[in-house]
Amino acid sequence: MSNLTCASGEASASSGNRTEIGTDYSQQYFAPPTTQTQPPLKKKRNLPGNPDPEAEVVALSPKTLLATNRFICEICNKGFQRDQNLQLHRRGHNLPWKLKQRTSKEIRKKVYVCPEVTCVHHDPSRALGDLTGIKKHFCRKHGEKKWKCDKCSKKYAVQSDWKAHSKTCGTREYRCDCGTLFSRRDSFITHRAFCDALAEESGRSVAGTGTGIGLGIGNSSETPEAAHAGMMISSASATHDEDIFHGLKEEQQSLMAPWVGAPSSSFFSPHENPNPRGGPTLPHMSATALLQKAAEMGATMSLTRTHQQQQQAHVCTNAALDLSSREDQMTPTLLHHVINSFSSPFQGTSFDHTFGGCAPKTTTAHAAGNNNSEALTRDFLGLTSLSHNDFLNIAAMGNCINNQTQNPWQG
DNA sequence: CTCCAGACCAGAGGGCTATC
DNA sequence: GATAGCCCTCTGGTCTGGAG
Repeated sequence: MSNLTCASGEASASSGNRTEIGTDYSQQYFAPPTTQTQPPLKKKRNLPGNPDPEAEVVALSPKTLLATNRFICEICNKGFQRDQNLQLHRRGHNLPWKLKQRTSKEIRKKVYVCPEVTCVHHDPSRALGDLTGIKKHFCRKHGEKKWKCDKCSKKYAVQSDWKAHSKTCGTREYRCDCGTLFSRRDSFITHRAFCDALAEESGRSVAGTGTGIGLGIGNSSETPEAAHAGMMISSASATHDEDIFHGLKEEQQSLMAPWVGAPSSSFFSPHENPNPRGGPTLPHMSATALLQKAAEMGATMSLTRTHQQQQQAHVCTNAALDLSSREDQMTPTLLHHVINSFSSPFQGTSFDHTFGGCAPKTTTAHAAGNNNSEALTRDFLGLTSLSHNDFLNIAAMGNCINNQTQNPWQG
């Protein structure tokens, strides 16, 4: 505290002093505004290490720069952040005290030099303009770098620098062939493992009868990569929520019945389309809303399905099955066709017949009226990440669908 | 006189951004 | 990308005025 100038009796800074000082300081370099109508010019930042020659040069010790309560009471050794606080504290010890006087004319700019003699900012001509700056500088250049990035192991001495770095570290994009973007290389590699496996499964399915659910939300002529693009959206959900949302919207577009506004596709046969090209006569519900409603209805689904069906129903087919069995004839009608569109090779058969009992078991319990409807809906929409098993299950379900045309084992 | 809530004030910490 | 300047908010010690 020996070289501190804070208690030197100079003008006390009033509220907003830093702003005022900054303004005064800038006015040394800029002519005062001539008109009041001019928009305020953006104050040009002072060049680093280019201090005001009139400013008082303050040399703080390294200890002081790293200290928090640097104003210590010599009686009780209590530390204070401000000299004024210390002075007022001294009153309690019946010691002489002196509060700073508020005489604005004594306000004098301070500049701070780095105590490290080898540092360029040790020279008063290269002193830094504010206390925060010199503290950050000293900590960055001469302090211990105790903040380490867990992604790239880069170390920082200033926590804010570390936080700023952490925000951007690993933001480089890795793009999969399916179009999914990843910020982390490890995530990308993991995804590619799924993606490749899925493409292989998809290829087998396509080689069979055609489109499998989840693999071919689009029409069956799509490439394997494009065919499972929608699923890849799910796989990326943990790291790219916005992309997911965007992708989901696209998926919704593809899910949306053509008469709702989606481009024409082979999803719906004219036979099945209850409202072909007739414009949006149905209530305008998003696919999300439709599917959520489907899930809600699934919670109260009828008990007409057999126990076997319930055991074998898949997470993806759960909501869809429920849809087709709804007594509600408004939305479910649309939903029924939407869901049936997934099974375009089976147009003309009910969704129950198409998917009922064909899917492999999953870890998701499918008890009627269970509380998983929301989660199921989210999974169905790809709002939650699908596990590897989910991918394989869906892929296997595609095969199952294909096989079912030859083996309709539902009674 | 004591207690308490609000005000005052400046440092600390962090974020943003211009500059190198 | 690193560094440093600027600005903002939060925090903590103390003062102040009103109520009991």
